[in-house]
Formats: sequence, structure tokens, C-alpha cells
Amino acid sequence: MAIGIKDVARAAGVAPSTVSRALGTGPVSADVRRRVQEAVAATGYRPNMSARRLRSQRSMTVGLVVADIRNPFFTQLSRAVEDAAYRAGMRVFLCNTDEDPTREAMYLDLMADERVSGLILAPTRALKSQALAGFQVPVVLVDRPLPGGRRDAVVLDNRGATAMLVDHLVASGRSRIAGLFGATSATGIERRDAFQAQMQAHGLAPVIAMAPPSLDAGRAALADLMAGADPQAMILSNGLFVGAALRHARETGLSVPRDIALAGFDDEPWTSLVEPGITVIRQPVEAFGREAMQMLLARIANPDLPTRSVVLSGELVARGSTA
Amino acid sequence: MAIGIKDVARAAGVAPSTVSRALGTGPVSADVRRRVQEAVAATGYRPNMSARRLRSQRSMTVGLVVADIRNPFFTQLSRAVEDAAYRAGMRVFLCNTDEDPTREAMYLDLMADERVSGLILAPTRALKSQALAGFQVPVVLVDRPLPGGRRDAVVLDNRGATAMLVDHLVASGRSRIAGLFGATSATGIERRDAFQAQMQAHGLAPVIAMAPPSLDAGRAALADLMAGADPQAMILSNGLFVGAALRHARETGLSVPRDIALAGFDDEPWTSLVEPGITVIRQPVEAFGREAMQMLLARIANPDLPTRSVVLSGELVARGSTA
DNA sequence: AAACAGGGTGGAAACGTTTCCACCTTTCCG
DNA sequence: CGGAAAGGTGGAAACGTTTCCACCCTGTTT
Repeated sequence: MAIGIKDVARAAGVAPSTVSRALGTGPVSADVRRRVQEAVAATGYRPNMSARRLRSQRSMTVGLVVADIRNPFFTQLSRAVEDAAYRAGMRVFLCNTDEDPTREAMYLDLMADERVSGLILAPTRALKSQALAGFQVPVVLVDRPLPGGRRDAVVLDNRGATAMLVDHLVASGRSRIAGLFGATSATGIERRDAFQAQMQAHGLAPVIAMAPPSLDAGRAALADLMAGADPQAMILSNGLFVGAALRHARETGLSVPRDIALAGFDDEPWTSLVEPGITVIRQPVEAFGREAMQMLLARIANPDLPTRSVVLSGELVARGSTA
Repeated sequence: MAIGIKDVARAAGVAPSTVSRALGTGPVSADVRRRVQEAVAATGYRPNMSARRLRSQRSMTVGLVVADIRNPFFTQLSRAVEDAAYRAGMRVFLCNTDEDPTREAMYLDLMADERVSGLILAPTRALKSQALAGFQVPVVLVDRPLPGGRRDAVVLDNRGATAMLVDHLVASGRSRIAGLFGATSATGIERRDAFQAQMQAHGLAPVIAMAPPSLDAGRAALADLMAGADPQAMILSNGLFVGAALRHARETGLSVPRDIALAGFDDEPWTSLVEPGITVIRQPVEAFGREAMQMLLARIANPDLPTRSVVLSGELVARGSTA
């Protein structure tokens, strides 16, 4: 039924192996190449990727496993990765774990089954680096490092970025500062630790809460935090929490920035749309994707490369929420 | 090097064919099934999807081709589709055309090469329904119908939703109403036509502009519209334009809703975060995904089914921007 | 003039599965 | 007690490619 390389071969009057070479990289005469191309057009032949991958043992596909596709950071990242992959002649297999370690494990198995050439991964905190150990293919971590194992990674300078936020808030005259951090990612932990350290560097006592990245959990944690500590300012470790905090302030009648200042991570489109605008750390998302893909390709080409870690700097975007 | 089904067979003391049956659906004795499972665990065997697909001629994969992954509508949609697919034992191959007909054509070819079992597609307006004709696999259109060919589709009741917006604005006492619609999607066209019709039903003269879905193009079109027509209200056909309109109002010192009322499509998270909240049509995105997947599975199971079209209703969420 | 290099080509094996077919049990029924 | 049905198993073919190998040319070198 379906037309294969043999049908093309017959139409072009050559052997199947010659068609294969004409379509790929192989020495063929100009005449044969033209005849094959005509035959392909005439028959409407489309290559069968499964057969191609099976025989050649090369999938020309990289996996991208992100933690939360609703998060604009990851959608932007996936676009950047895909562009870079496409330029390198590779496809991207995108999966979304939803911060769920079970789904994450499932998708990692899936990637193995698909025999991807490499993997870009934003791991859940629950991921045992041992789980990656059995993984044969090159892996590049993105956004989130992994505690134990030495792995290629491209991450934000969370320490520096958090310190910028703290300094900015302290400079604005606030001292009772609270922080709400994501509990499921290494990034949340890093930012929490940096927050604590920088507050202490200023001789201030940090107020800290952690929550899983859901709207409800965030709001509950915020309510506790506000009620308990009566902070003058608040640092939020992701865009979801920033939104939740703004909503909470609105609902409890707190004025931003007079009653409470808000600052967070991720410059989502709406942070400049609300009134007042939100002070945030802007991450170089495109660079994350580009660097990750580049590292991955380098490691695929040469698996014995020493492990590298690229640290990108965030940029403080000061807006009205911390005036 | 890599372990295959033969290695498992040897370890379990059975034939490869028996391992295949034990792993899939086949009559095997309880004893053999247990031995095979042990052997799989012992050897760390992972199936090779390419080989499986090649031999079985079934990919158990559906393609999902969306137009703009940054649009929360499509990210939500992809989550819903993925959940539904997973429940049916299928994988999802997600691609983002970025409203670019060239990329769209490329990804359609890619889907054909991957021999996906079916395809869920939000087509660009430039897509010739003829381009899908050569497509062997079942296709379900989502969000955007296709002019010419009869195809399964799940779409919003754009006519009704647009009428709701117009009625709502007219009821609030506004009569000079302008509309900005996406130029690259069938949806934009439908909404524009419905806008025109409903305005005329009220005996009002519609002011209409179209723009490609980019922030810059939207802002340029808005500036023209505002300057030329001095509208009291504005209807925006997607979330991007709503944001652009709000920004434009802010920058030109127009007060919302006093100087101009704003209403649009897509209830993105921030529409309730800004002040005033934006009046929007909320789309049942989860239902879009669920219905589309269901239709696709039905058609895969029985390709001779008559073409169906599911029309979902939007919900008017009235907020301060039209008070 | 003989040997050689190398581009161009066809034939056949191989990639790792699933599935067809044949065969051997066992069980059940007449 | 004989035979048919059904369950379980192994052997081998097949899926559509790529790639190895052998071969044939033509042109160049010794």
C-alpha cells in the first residue's frame, strides 16, 4: 500500500540502495540524483522514520523534559531549544512532567525507549541522580542543577539574582522581608538559601515559607506568612507566586507598594501590565535554550568531554511594586 | 551492546516470540510471564520503539500541531490533549508552527514521516485544505475550521461569543465600537464577520482592523484605530491584543473603562489581576482538548465515520473594563 | 601496456521487533 | 476412548531502511 524506497527505485530505474544514497549523503552521479528526485516527486514518497532510525541507530532527536509547560519560562525555553535543534537538523520530543516525579520517571523511560540522541532536562527535586545513572544518552540539565551527580548544566546565578532583590528592597528602606519559595525545584531551594544568606549579611532576620507550585498552595502559604510576620516586603521565587501575592494583596486591601512591596522572579508579560508594575529578575531564556542545545550537541559529538556548567546572570527590572 | 528481546528470551529460557507475547497481549502461562518479567528486570531491557513501530505498523502516537505555543490557550490545550492521549495509551508529538505557513508545511511533512496514527491541528489560514488531502492519517481540526474541505473539527461558537461581547458593550451604553482581529487565523475572520453582523443588527457602524499576531503589529493597528475612529469601546480577538490594548490605553493616558472600554477573547490568568479586570470570553479549553482527542480516537478506530463538528460555547466573564 | 585508484552502482545482510504459522500439549465432549 | 477445540510455545518471515561488500567502469599513473 504505502510507497517505499523500492517503489522509488523502480520508478527511477535504479537499485534501492542507490535511492538511499541519492537521498542522503553518498556519491551518486548527477543524472541518477535527478532521476531519483523526479521519482520521489512522482510517487509522493515519504521516508519512514522508524525504519530509518532502526537501521541507522541514530534518532536525530533530542528529548526536552520540562517541569511545567504553563510557566512562560518553559514555553520560551522550548521555543529556543527547538529553533536551535532545527538548525542542527534535529527534532525535539517535548514532554511536560507537571512537577510530578512519577510522570518524570515515566517520561525518562519514554526517552530511553525512543532512543533519543540526547536529553535536556529540568528535573524535579525528587529526581534521584541515580535515576539518571542508568541513562546511556547525554543529558544536559537546564534551570535546575542536580545535587549529587556531576552533569552538564546551564543555570541562573540564583545567588546573585536573589542578592540583587534583597539589596534592592533593603535600599528602599524595608527590613521586615519575607520570602516564598517553590518546594519542588532545586531552584527554589537555592533561592531560599541565598535569601537567607543575604538577609543575614544585612543583619536582618529572614521570614521563609515554601510551597508547591500551585495557586492554592501559594495562596495558603501567603496568607500564613502575611498574618504571622506582617512583612513590609515579599520575595516570590516564581511567576505563579508573584501573581498569587498580588491577588492576595488586592483581596486583603493591602496597597502595593505602600503596605507591602512585591518582587519576584520571571518577567512574564503581565508584570508590566499591572498597576503598579512588578519588580522582577528577568532571565535570559533564549540564552538558556541556545546554550543547553549547544552543550548537548557538543557532548553528543564527544561523550568524553569534561563536565561543564554555564551560569547565566539575571537582570533586575525595577518597577513600581518596590518604589 | 544494547540489550534486546533476544537477551531477555535467553535469560528467561524462552523464545523471543514468547517474550513479545508476554510483554504485550498474548496467551502465555503465568509461569512464563513471571520469568519474563524477572528477566526484563534483571537485564534492564527497554523496548526499541522504532523497531516496534516499524514491525507493527502502528505508531501509537498522535501529532498535535498548534499555532502559537506562547498563547496560554494552546499550552492548556496541549496539556488536555496529552492527558487524554495518555489515558488512551498514546503519546503526543507536539509541534509549534508560530503562525508560519512554511513551518506548518514542514511539520505536516514531519508528521507524515513519523507515521502518526492521527493528527490534531490548529491550522494557519494560509493552509490549503488541499495540502491535507494528500494526508493519509485522520485529522481533527481544533480551534480553527478550514474553509474548503469537510473535516472533523472542534471549535468555539465564535458567532455567539462575539455577539455576547457586542451586546454587552451596547447594553453598557456604548455605540462607537471598534474591533481588532487576528489576520492569520480562520478564527479571527469568523470573529470579525460576527462582529460586523452583530453591530449591524444593532444598527451600528463597526470599525474594523486586522493584524498579524505580534505585539508590534497589534500596537500599530491599535494606534491607527484609536486615532482614526475615537472609539468608546474595543473588542480584541485574542489575549495578545488585549494586553496590547491595555498597554496602549495606559501609555496614551486613556482611562479604562471611562475613556474606553476593553473586552476580548481568552481568559488568561492576568486578566483578573490587572486593574480594572478585563471583560473576556472564557473558552472551555479542557473540553477542546478532550473532545478533539475523543473525535480523533473515534476516527482512527473507524475512518468511515461521517464528518462531525463540535461547537463549544464560550462564557462571558464581565469585569471592570466594561463597567 | 599493464596495473591501479576511485567513483558509481547493485545485491544482500542487518537493525529489533511483531506476527504468522505450525506444532505440541491438555482438556473437554460425544 | 477418540477426536476436536483451545491454550501455549518456538521458528521464521517481515516491516522499510541503511550500509557493507563486491563489482564494473573510466581515467590516470608507472
